[in-house]
Amino acid sequence: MTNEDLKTDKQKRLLDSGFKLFTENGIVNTSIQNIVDQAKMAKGTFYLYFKDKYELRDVLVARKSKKLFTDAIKSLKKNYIENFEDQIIYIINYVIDELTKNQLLLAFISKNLSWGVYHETLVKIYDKNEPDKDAFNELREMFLDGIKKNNIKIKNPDVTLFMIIELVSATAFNAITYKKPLSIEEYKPYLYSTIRLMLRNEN
Amino acid sequence: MTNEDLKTDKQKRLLDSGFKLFTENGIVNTSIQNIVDQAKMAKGTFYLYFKDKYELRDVLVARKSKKLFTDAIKSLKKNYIENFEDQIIYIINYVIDELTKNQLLLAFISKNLSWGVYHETLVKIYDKNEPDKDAFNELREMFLDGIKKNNIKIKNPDVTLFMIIELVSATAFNAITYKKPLSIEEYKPYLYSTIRLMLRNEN
Amino acid sequence: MTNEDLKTDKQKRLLDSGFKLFTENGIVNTSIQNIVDQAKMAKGTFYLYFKDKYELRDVLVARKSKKLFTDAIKSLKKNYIENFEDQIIYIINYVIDELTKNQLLLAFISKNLSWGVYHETLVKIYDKNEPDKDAFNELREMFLDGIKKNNIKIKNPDVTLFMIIELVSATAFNAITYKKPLSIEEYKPYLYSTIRLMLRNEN
Amino acid sequence: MTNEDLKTDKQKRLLDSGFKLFTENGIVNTSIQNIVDQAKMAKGTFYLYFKDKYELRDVLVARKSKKLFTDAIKSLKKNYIENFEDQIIYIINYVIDELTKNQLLLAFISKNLSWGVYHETLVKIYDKNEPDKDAFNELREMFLDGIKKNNIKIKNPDVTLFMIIELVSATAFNAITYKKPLSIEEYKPYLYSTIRLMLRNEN
DNA sequence: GATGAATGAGCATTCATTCAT
DNA sequence: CATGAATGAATGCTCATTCAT
Repeated sequence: MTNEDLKTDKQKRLLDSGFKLFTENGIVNTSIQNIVDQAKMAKGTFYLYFKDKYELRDVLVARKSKKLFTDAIKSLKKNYIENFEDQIIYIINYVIDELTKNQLLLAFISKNLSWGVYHETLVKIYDKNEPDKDAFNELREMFLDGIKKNNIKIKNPDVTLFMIIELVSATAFNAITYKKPLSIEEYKPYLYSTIRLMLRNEN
Repeated sequence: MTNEDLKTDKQKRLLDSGFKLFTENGIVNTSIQNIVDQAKMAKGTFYLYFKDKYELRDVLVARKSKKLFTDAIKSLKKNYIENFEDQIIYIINYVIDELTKNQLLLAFISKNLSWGVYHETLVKIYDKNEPDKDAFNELREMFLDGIKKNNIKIKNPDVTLFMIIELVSATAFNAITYKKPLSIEEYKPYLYSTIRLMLRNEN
Repeated sequence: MTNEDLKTDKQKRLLDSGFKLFTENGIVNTSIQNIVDQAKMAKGTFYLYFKDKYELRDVLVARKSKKLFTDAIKSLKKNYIENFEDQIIYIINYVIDELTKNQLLLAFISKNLSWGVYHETLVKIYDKNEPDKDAFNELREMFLDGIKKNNIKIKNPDVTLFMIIELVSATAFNAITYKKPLSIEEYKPYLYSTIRLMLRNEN
Repeated sequence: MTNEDLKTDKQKRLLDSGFKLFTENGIVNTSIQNIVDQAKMAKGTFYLYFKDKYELRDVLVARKSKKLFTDAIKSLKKNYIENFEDQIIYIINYVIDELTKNQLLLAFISKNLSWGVYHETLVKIYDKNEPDKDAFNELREMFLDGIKKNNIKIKNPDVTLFMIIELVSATAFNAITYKKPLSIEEYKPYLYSTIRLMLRNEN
């Protein structure tokens, strides 16, 4: 086993332990000691890989959400959906379904992504000077591409994408987690109908 | 001064001190000691009025957001706006402007309301079994009333209101705080256009 | 027992424990935990009285050295020594004898007073704008007074006092602790002879 | 390059790095990691050359102070000063000037030499059973030689030298660093006058 | 009710040292 | 010789909570 493998192994174990504990008990209630105990290594080792537990969280959020979008796009490509609106709905539906299946992941991402890292990350999407930095970028490329190819008239596609993402994030969390105002399955038709509307709004 | 007054006075001082310190330094960085120092009373006294600082926060969030909506509706009533859509936009615009003026309040409410108390609170709006409990209820009454009186065809008004509120909360925070994807003033036309669309969507 | 007494009691116990542990094991090897264990109280209590162990040390150095000089002057006054030079020698001899008897105190004061607090303290002696601040001041008053009354011609008495104090501190520590170059008793004649010389040097 | 050279090279780099970091940040605030980073080598390598950072410090203090005295004596020899007292003053003045120019060195030597290694080192000067061990010895030889050749009547030259060295160390540090009671230049006349007095004191 | 001294569990972080490679 | 990943003991400090007055 090479040094490089060892390093990756430890880091991976820390990420896994962190994710398990963060989702189960929350970040505030998870100590470095908990994490290294779970990962079966010494406390000091943690600091060889992460500055503190918040850096671990940030890496985790970035990886988990990147995977979510990557998987969604991968799945889309397998399904040869022609219509642009349908493609967008497909992606959103895929992500919603994944998060419904894994509600600990949903809680983790929602809590930490949205009001912490998320805005820093998301903000970069709209910042044209920092392209290709994260998971959302591929989505954005796809979105802009689709609009162009389909000759869709939207004044500011970035703003539309922004509104769609935020609307989905905020409302899906409520619907999945609290089934309020409706269960996610009941809510989907309203959401998708609204999104189609937004995609047709030339502003 | 009666004992009752004293109790109210102390409680008020704790709320004021808590709000000042929470907005300035964040909740995590505010200790009970900080709060009672600011409120000029003894540490033990805190526990006569609140279980812990999170209970203080919850009361604060409820009061501050209630005030925001109450003020908005009060202001609306002074302005005799006839059109229903315009009324909704007026309220949203009022709240956005208030939060733009007071960004510490915005950060406080966003951070604590949305992903903590907020969902518990908001959820109650859509829970018809718990009416008249909070600030959002008056808004909801007004909303449902307007739809009825104006003979607007919306399949599930609660869902529409839910989507509007969530969309505004999530996107306005970004726009005000980070000016991403646009500054709040640049963003407003897109937002209001989308809301009008949603109000016309019969689903 | 009043609150004031209680407070003094805890503080006193911390001072006593700190002195015992500092002299026995050194400051670096003494932890807050050690101190509170010795003082039989909780760790947090330490922080009610001192910022950290260095503040405890500073208070200790100030108190111990103040006591040394105060005792010396008190003893001098009981002995009605007429001659000024003899008075100075008496004081120095008193302090040297005390430190010889209590070498832990000597080590503690030498190590911490000289290269830490000491210079801040000592420096104030020579700073006429900050009088009456510490233990050395009474000595200085006495010294200046004696020079005046005895019509001794010294160009800058503060400089002379400074040199005497530093010479005594530095050399007595060596002589007492290491008996190098001579034991303190063998060394005393040389030291006192030199001091008498300095007191007669008009510069 | 032989292995021996390599060893010397690494050791030299460690000494240089240690000196830089000790003087800039203090010993307590300098970690082994800092030292090897600065020296551009691996952590484990440190332990091939030094037991710990205190051994590194001791070597450093010995080398730096040896150099100071060696340079002073070398400079003296170039200047053909006849008079013995003048020679002594010349040396002291040389050292004071060097330390005034390089106050980081002064602080480092004062802090570590005087109240740690120094006394162990200095003590050896007066210990006739351990001659030729360090930098002070050449000085001592010169001192004893001068006294003999000039037929100076001093009862115990080692004691006189001891007092002079200690007086200079202690007071010059204060004068240079804090300008108390006087700046070093103002203080010099008093100091040198006193030293001349001591050299004439037959005891 | 009001006080604030006392508590002590709890945690992040550092760092000297080891040792397999 | 040289490396540097891994270790885990050690410790300063915070702070919510209690309770005797």
